[in-house]
Amino acid sequence: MTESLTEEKIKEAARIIFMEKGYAAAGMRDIATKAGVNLSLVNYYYRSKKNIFQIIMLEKMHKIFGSIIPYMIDENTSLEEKIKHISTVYIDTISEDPNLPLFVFSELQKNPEELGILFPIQNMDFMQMSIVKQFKAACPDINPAHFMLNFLGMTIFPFIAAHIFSKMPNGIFDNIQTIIHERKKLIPLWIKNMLEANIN
Amino acid sequence: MTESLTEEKIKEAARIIFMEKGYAAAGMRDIATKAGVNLSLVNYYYRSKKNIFQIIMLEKMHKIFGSIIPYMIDENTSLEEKIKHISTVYIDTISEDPNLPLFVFSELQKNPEELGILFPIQNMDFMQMSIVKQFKAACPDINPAHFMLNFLGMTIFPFIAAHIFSKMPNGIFDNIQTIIHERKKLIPLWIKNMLEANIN
DNA sequence: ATTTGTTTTAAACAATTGTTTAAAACAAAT
DNA sequence: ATTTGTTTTAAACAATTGTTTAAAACAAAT
Repeated sequence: MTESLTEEKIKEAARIIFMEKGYAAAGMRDIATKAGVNLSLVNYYYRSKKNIFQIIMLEKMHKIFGSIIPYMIDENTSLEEKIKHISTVYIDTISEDPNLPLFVFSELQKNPEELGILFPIQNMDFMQMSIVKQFKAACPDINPAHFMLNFLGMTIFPFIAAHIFSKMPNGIFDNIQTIIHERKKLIPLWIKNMLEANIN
Repeated sequence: MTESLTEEKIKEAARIIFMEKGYAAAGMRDIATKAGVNLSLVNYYYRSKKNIFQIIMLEKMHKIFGSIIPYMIDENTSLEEKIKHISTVYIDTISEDPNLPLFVFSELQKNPEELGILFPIQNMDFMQMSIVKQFKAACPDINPAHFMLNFLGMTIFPFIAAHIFSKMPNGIFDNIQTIIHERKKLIPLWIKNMLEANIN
């Protein structure tokens, strides 16, 4: 049972509008217009604004969380392999949807109860993940939270700040997409140095 | 000419409501109610929603950008001193207003033209800042953008992710405020290791 | 005590919001 | 050709939005 053309056109328009304006500023008429479709059809196929938003939001949360967790819990790769693999895959993934992190963090902060239930953040037990256990073995004296914050921060923060930084003049941040892609190779090196520094 | 009590009560309510809900979801009635004041007074003192928002937004942009720039352009401190000082001061500043980064980045992304003019991001010439020149001297082969992204990412990202991470079970991120404060000492160490690694 | 300018209030405003309704158009099956 | 179920449309809906109005309350000055 495949989705009708109209249904998918509406969903795609909703993706664009919600990502651009956020939940509150997005209008049902915006979505209908972008989809090239009568206003009523948005409610016909998706019942309510809340409902279609939750569908998009769940999709986006899967994209931002679901795409790294499999690698983080993999028991058959070394810590170094994980770091190399995740930073590469993650930067490539988010590059296709660069506003994803800011969108998800922002909406989740504005409505934690309702959206938190949609995606089981509560069940993401970092402590039991292979990557954290491996880090604890390598650096027993450092709280693994710091490692995760540094690793994710170095990977994700550039996307969050890109819009603003690229507006600066005379530019360090010209071609910020190129800069971000360079980081696929650099982040593993930096993390490695950090791990070694923590041992000493 | 001091602001009347009512005027300041409205402004403080607007700060809270806008930070909590963002521009689009915040209502004039929300602000009036939180201020304990008649609805019309919000327009009486601040003309329009757009106007009072821009006043708050300008204030917040000053807080997030203005509070570090003086240290970054200071010609009389070493790179190491700058890093130590900025990470400490910045983490302390943002800890008092932990949603500040997510709010500013998010609103700025939704309305770059109008809000970008308010605060002269266009005039923030990273390339001419003392901290960047010092980094270039220390690590000529690395694009200083990476240094800035790492430094700011390690400092700011934990605030952006705190809300979500603290919801996770069985906790790496329990007491995330404590973890963030530990970083005031750790970030300078990590950055130092990175700089040394880049030289080799 | 009256005048003056300022602040506060209650009510109404026009416009916009998400949603529903009922009819029309359409396609598929008999 | 007619019936059936589905999709699309135009119009209207009740509620909510930011804003304005005009009167009332207030405070300060003469």
